[in-house]
Formats: sequence, C-alpha cells, structure tokens
Amino acid sequence: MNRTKRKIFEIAMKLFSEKGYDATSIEEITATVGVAKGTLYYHFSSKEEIFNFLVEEGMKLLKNSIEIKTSKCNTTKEKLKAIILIQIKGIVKYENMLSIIFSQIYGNESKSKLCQDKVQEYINVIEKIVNEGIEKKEIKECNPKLMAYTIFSLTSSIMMYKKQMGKEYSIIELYRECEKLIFGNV
Amino acid sequence: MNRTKRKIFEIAMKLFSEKGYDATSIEEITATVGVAKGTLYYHFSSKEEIFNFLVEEGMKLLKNSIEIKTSKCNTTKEKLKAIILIQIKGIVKYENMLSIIFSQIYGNESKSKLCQDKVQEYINVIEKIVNEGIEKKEIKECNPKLMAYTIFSLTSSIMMYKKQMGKEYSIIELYRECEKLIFGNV
DNA sequence: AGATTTTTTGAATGTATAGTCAGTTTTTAC
DNA sequence: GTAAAAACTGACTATACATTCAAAAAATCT
Repeated sequence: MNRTKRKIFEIAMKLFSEKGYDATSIEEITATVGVAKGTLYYHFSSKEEIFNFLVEEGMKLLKNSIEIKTSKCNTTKEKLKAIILIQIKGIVKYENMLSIIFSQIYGNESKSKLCQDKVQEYINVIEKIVNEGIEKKEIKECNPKLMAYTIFSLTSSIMMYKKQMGKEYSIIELYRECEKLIFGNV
Repeated sequence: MNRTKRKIFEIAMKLFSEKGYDATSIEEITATVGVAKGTLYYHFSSKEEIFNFLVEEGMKLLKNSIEIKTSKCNTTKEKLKAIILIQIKGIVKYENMLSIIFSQIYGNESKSKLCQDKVQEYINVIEKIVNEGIEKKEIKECNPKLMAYTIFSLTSSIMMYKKQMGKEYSIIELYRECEKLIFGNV
C-alpha cells in the first residue's frame, strides 16, 4: 500500500470513527487528505470498499496478534491473559478501527455481515482456546462460545469505560480487573 | 401515543435495527406503515426525533425495570442477578431497540451523545448497587465502574451469541453462565 | 348540519453527495 | 530524451432523500 492510499485509509478511518460511516462524505475525506476526489476512486472502488478494507485489515491484525502471542504460552490461562492484554492495548492503539467495527456489528447490511464474519473468525480463535482449556481441565467448565463472546466484549466495556473516564485510567488496572473477572478469584 | 404514531414508531424501530438508521428512508417507513410522508412529520418533527424517542423510551424501560426489581431484593448479589435476568429477557423482547442503541453508542454525533447519556444513567444505577455491595462486603473488591460496564456489556455478548446461534439457545443457560462469570465460582 | 379542529395527503423543493471520466501531470522504463 | 504507464485532477452527472406545505379528509364539537 503506497503513501497516498495509506493516507486516505487512515483519514477515512479517523473520520468514520469520529462522525460515523454515513455522516462522513468522500469530499471530506479527500479534502482532509489534500487530494482530489478522483484520487480516492483511483485507489478504492467505492466508499464501502474503504470500510471493508478497514475491517479486514483491522481484524486480521488483532487475530494475528493473538495467534502469535498465544502460541508462545503454555497454559490456557496464560493464553487467555495474553488475549485480554492484546485487546486492552488494541483499544489504545486502534480505538478508531474498533469503534467502527462495534458500530456496524449489530446491523443486517452487507457491511455489517462482513464485520460479523471477520469478528467471528477472531472469536473462533478464542473459542478454540477455551475449549482446549476445558478439555485439559485447565479452566472451569463453561459455555465456550459464550465465554469467547464475553472475552471479546470486554473490549466494548473497556472502550465505554475509557470514554467516560477520559485520561484517568490505568492499563494495568484494567488488565487486573478483566483477569479477575474472567478467572473468578483464582 | 395514538395508534398511528405508535405504528410509525414500531416500524421505524424495526427498520432501523434491520438496516441501520441511515439506510432507512422516511419513504420506506411510511410505505411500510401505509401512510403518507406528511403523516410521519405530523407526529415527529424529524427522523432524528424518532431515534431520540426510541432511545429514551427504551432505556427508561430498562432502567425502570432494574430499579423496581432490585428494590425488592435484599442482598447485592440478588440485585445483580436480577439485573442480569432483566437484561437477558430484554434482549429477547427488545432486541431491535437494543441493537440500535449499541450501534450508535460508539459514535461522536449528537445522536450518539444522547445514546451515551441514557445508557450512562442506566449504568449508574448498576454502579451504585455494586458500590453498596462492596461497602457492605457482600461482594468482592473490584472497580465498580468497570464492573457496571461489564455487566451492561453482557447484553452485547449475548446479542452476538444469540445472533450466531439462531434459535438454539436457552435463557436459563445464558443466565447461569452470566451468573458464574460475574460472581466467580461462589 | 354547519363550524372547527385534528389528522392525513403526496407532489414539489432543495440539498447533499457518491461516483464518473476526459484530460493533465508525474513517474518509470528503455 | 521519449514513450508508456501510473497517478492524479475536479467539474459534471445522476440520484436519493429529508423536509415542507397547501389542500383534502376525517373527527369532534355545538
């Protein structure tokens, strides 16, 4: 991805997350980047393609992160802890991308379907780890699918929490709280 | 609220949740209801007013529910269990309304601000209960604000879970799982 | 049954904006 | 240095859609 395309992509992501997908116009994106409309359409075939690109890249990034990190962990608990940490750090680093994904995930449009699929792939990775953990008796019995969704949804709790708290939050405290929550008191 | 207004409101809610707020046109709402455009504008001053009305009514409903139910509980744990149950039942009954709220809550538009405020009022009720529980040592130490957000976010986990599972889910199992999660193993 | 108020109608208005394309500039290749 | 390819431009098109309003219809009142 070259300079211009990347810049269009980044500004689009920022604006989508600030004003919402629909409320962000192509004109606004190109004006902010400082290119003509045609340039955007040279790099992306449509507004929706920018969105799809964003969701795919974003979720791939997160999914890769947890796959790599967890492969280095020995126990299920360590793996889940690693996932929680990646998510918390992900919120700090990719808040824009994540808020766009969350705002589309509940719909029934084609945009939303793609979002759901990509998030599902991510959640499947978590579910598999939870399942293995239960089999190996490393974690307590539970509904693995719901547990996976819940771990993913921590992201949304934290995003809301963060939004309300402004700058007064500590990553390490958030991490400890999530850990406590997922693993009970152990 | 009279017949026509209520019908417009219900169809709008259904369409907003199915296709998203922006993708739903006034024409589509009125055509589905079977009235002329002007009728909608006789009852609501704008499209956004329908949305605001929906969010306010919906969150008021949920907030009232938990306030009434929890006031009848003696212990903090019972109160929190009651909230979880109301939320799970709420998803079944008001899924459309809740998915609209979740899809707007991450934005920065005026629409989103109202959503955030109304949800915040709801979460504040939960937070207060958690705080009291900690003071009375009825529940474990935790960050009450984050705990309140997490309890609220269970709603979103369950909505996603439900969407993926289709009809094969059991309210009582969902409830048991959420209970386990929030109260550790106790 | 006539007057008044409430509710409904849908064509017309104005505007915003996604997407196009013929032409220009810049870069790359030989 | 020139030809070909890639990148960029912005005026233009087409259209979708929220909102308005004058007039009609229905309901309510006296």
